[in-house]
Amino acid sequence: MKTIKTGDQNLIKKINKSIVMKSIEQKGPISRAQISKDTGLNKATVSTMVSELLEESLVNEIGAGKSNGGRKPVLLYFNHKAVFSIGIDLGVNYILAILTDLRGDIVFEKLEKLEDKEPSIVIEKVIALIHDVLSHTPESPYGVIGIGIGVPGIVDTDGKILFAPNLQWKQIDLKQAIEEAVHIPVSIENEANTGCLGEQLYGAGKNISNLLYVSIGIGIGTGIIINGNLYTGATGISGEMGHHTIETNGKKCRCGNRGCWELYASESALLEEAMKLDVFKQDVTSNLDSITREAKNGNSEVIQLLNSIGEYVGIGLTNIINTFNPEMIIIGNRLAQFKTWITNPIHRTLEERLSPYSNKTTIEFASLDTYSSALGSSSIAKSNFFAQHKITVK
Amino acid sequence: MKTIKTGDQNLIKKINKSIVMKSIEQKGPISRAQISKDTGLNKATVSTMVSELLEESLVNEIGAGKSNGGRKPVLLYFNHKAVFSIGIDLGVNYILAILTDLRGDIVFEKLEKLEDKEPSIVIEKVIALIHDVLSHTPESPYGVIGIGIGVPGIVDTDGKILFAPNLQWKQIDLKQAIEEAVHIPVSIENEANTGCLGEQLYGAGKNISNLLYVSIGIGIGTGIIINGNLYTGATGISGEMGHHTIETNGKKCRCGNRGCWELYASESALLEEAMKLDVFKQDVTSNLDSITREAKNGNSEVIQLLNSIGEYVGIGLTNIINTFNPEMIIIGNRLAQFKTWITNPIHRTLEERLSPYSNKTTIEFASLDTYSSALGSSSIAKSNFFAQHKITVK
DNA sequence: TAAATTAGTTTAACCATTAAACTAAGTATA
DNA sequence: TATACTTAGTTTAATGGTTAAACTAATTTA
Repeated sequence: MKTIKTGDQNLIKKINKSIVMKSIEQKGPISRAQISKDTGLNKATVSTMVSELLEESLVNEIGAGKSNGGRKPVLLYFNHKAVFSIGIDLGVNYILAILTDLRGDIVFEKLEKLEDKEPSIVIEKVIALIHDVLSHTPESPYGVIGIGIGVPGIVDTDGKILFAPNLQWKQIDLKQAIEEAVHIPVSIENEANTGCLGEQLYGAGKNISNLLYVSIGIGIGTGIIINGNLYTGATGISGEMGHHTIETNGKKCRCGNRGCWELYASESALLEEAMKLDVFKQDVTSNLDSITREAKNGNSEVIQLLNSIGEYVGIGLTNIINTFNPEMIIIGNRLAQFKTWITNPIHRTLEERLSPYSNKTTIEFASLDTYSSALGSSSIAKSNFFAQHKITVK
Repeated sequence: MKTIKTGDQNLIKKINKSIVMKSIEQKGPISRAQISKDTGLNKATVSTMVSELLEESLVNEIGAGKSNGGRKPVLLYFNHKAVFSIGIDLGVNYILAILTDLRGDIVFEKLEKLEDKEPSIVIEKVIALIHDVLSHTPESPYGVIGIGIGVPGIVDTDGKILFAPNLQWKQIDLKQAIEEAVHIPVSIENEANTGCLGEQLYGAGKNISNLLYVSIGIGIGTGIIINGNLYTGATGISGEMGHHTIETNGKKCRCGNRGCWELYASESALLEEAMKLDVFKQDVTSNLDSITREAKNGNSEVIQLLNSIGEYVGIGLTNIINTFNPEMIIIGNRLAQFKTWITNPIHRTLEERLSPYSNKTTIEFASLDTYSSALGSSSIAKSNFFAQHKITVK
């Protein structure tokens, strides 16, 4: 029989210290007195926690505030530059590496093209990028405490990449390979999950605790946040909603299923249909940029196509809303750039298809541009650092 | 600013007391020494908790066990008859009320037909049933501590029934009506959610913490258990997966959507298609029993129909697995009685449609017969009782 | 019969939170 | 300017939870 997680004084302290820290992080500059009022913790408790946080360099005293009719408060603020982490967005034809502080501010970034997708070559590139980022890290109390990597594929709970179709990778233990090379803890997650975390922490989904992030690129992946936590399923591979059947006898999909949503509503679907249009017929290099250009020029065929894609997106979102009843859905990745043309068809479809009892979900587009996944990845590294009691309580 | 839930000694005690209680409930008869070894809690702590539980009549000493080479252990066991709760399954044409003890054993039950669905009449019937059950409750330390009701409709987080299509109810505050009449706490939940809880606690899903329950009756509803807890969405109305679009331009559904799963895979779909068959053409009263009869007789048309329904069930389950990657899916409610004929088509469909990386989900059928929902309902009442610190810690 | 072993309780120490008392440093006012 | 009042933050003593160690109790083993 295994030992169960029981309660002890350490647990109390961890909980309360974390509350104090979050208070300063979110509402700083703030005084000890105010924290006590806000949280219900006793002034003495707050003082104890704050002095520990000061010692750990996670919090600084920034000087005196304005008096409210008595002694001036000492204002505390969170030291965002105490800890750094690296976030990597491993795309199908690029690698983006960023260095972030605790606020999610990007301190350094580097983007590389990816041509050869051979695992060993990609891994070398990632390691080189990491070394580059490390050499650009400012002096700080803790330095770089972890690396998070978002990948376009199915990742199990141990961080192994089971299958990344667009990289043609199978069974790659990226985590181990990189940890061996750089000796910093590495976490691997699916790109939709990292994007979801990024948007929830720093983007359109701030402070939303029941949230779905729909990453529409070559395929469609989804990140699920339930009660504030990322849900990854029993074996880490939930959120494959791109493979929802929306046409029972529809096109055959690479995944084995038929009529998958992503066959009708993704970047691939858009490109495939675009190739059939007169405007693009000659243009073999037809890509998203030329579609945007034509849409901006008012090409009605193209606008009609985007309208149709938007409707298909709406059908899938209807399924998601009926399933999760979330507060918000965020649409991210490359299809989000067509926001102007797909917003209306999406809303129209939802209006048509949703039951009147389930229409409270807000639909947003990702607000972090191309950084959603990298930011979310770096946040995972931070969470792991703080979870592993490395700071709280000796 | 609201006060946050902070940590204090009370919290520790609550956690540890609950661990001790669960230990006795699940592994009793068990000694204090064994609990200490199993949980990692100190012997002294266990002794303290046990003496409180004894005082509260939740635990009894059952006598001495066999010596293991020293003093004989005193065996403790959980007093399942300390607390009773009522579970009610409010169906479309019946009401089932049960009285259960803490183990989920049914001590008394009563089933009534429901003809007039007028809310006030139904509420009267429910209240009468409750009084009947109350009069059959054995003497016990705590008596009946709550009533849970599972209803075939959309219920918000306050327990108000927003819409129950098959009862033709809208905006009915069942909770308030019944609490006023009987002065016992009442909880209302959707029937799929209560069925889900019932199966997870006492049925096919025992100890499974990532679980979907698919209730297939007139429509299809789903209960979602994530990390051991029921997930009900931002406003309490998640799990409407019966309204997943599986045919983009399919039949129009009452919910406003098109091609909803439940139009192809529910009891209604089965009955509708059955009516077209020669065997049933004359038989206006054609119902599930006659379909079972014909299937047992080997009527190939009927078996073919059930096969087709099974395939459609499989399509929806594929969607669910791709979404949630659950450990288990349990199929319940009336369609489950066709297990013999739909099991193979379901598995065949999953085999065909699931990606090789996502096929670890076990498919089970409900094992509590017609009691899933009533048992789950009564369990909600118990959970609320224990959660409301009514017992743990003064 | 004595030693060893296991079960359960008691004791004393530890430590996190907290109310209350206290120090510190300001404002308001007469 | 002196005094009263307010607010901020620390110190102190009390409370109450867990725990290691010592203890009592009861049984097996040699």
